[in-house]
Amino acid sequence: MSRAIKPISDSCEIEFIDQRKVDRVRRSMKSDAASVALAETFRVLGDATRVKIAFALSHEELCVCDLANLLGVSQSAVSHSLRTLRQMRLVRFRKEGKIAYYKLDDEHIDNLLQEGFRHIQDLLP
Amino acid sequence: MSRAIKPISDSCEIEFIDQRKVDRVRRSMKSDAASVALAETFRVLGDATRVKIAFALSHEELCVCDLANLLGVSQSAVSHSLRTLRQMRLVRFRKEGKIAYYKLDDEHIDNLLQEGFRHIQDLLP
DNA sequence: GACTCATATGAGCATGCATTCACTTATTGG
DNA sequence: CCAATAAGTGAATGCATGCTCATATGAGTC
Repeated sequence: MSRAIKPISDSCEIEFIDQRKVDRVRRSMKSDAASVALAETFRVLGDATRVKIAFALSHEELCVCDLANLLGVSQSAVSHSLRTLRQMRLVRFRKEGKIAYYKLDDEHIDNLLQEGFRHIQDLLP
Repeated sequence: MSRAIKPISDSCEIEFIDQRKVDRVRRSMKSDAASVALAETFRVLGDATRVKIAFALSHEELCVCDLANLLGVSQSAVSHSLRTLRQMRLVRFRKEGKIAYYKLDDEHIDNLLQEGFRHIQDLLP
């Protein structure tokens, strides 16, 4: 047995398949921070409840209570979700008395949702 | 002590704040299945490694080994990530001998990344 | 066939996360 | 002031998930 040693470097073996291509792509990559931030933005939208909230808010400014009723989830769950969306700057809100009205923060989010649904529709014909 | 009972209905109390508005939004909501599918798509992109992979593939068709070297992660991690991306139909691949060349599945994904980065750039000036 | 290389995969682990529950805060009407 | 109501929050919990390690598969080479 004792199947050879397999020195194992970091990732693959030692060499790139196509070093030039890799270098070219590397130069056009975004910064690590930007990629991490983008991933976080997507992660925040990577939950059905939050996508629904975002999509609803792309149509109308809504308060927490109405969102909860619209989506059929608890007010607390909506509030937690809104906080997550808020922290990543996907939504904004204003307060009118006790009521907090939320809406999308900028049009990029709306575009993301639209483009996303377009992709989905290509998959589910 | 014994702070009243608080009967607690489902979400908020009993009433909507603005029933008409809620109904209007409800009619323009996407199906539950579509929202769930969209959330899964976003979730798949909600990881820095996978965003980087997707972004790299939006520039060039690349093999697993080159991706691993480009991103500085293990081949196994890349392969696992690619499977996730593949399962959600975000990437496609062709095999040439032992080498698997991956690229984005459709242009919607590219648009999502671009629009996403545009949003990020508005946040980090 | 035996070996190497590129990739895929499964188990295991450690972390992360969405929801619920119980509670607090803030605002308004009586 | 006080009771009611809209929203926010922290802890607990149960489930998902990203990576590593080890191994498997499959193609090309000798």
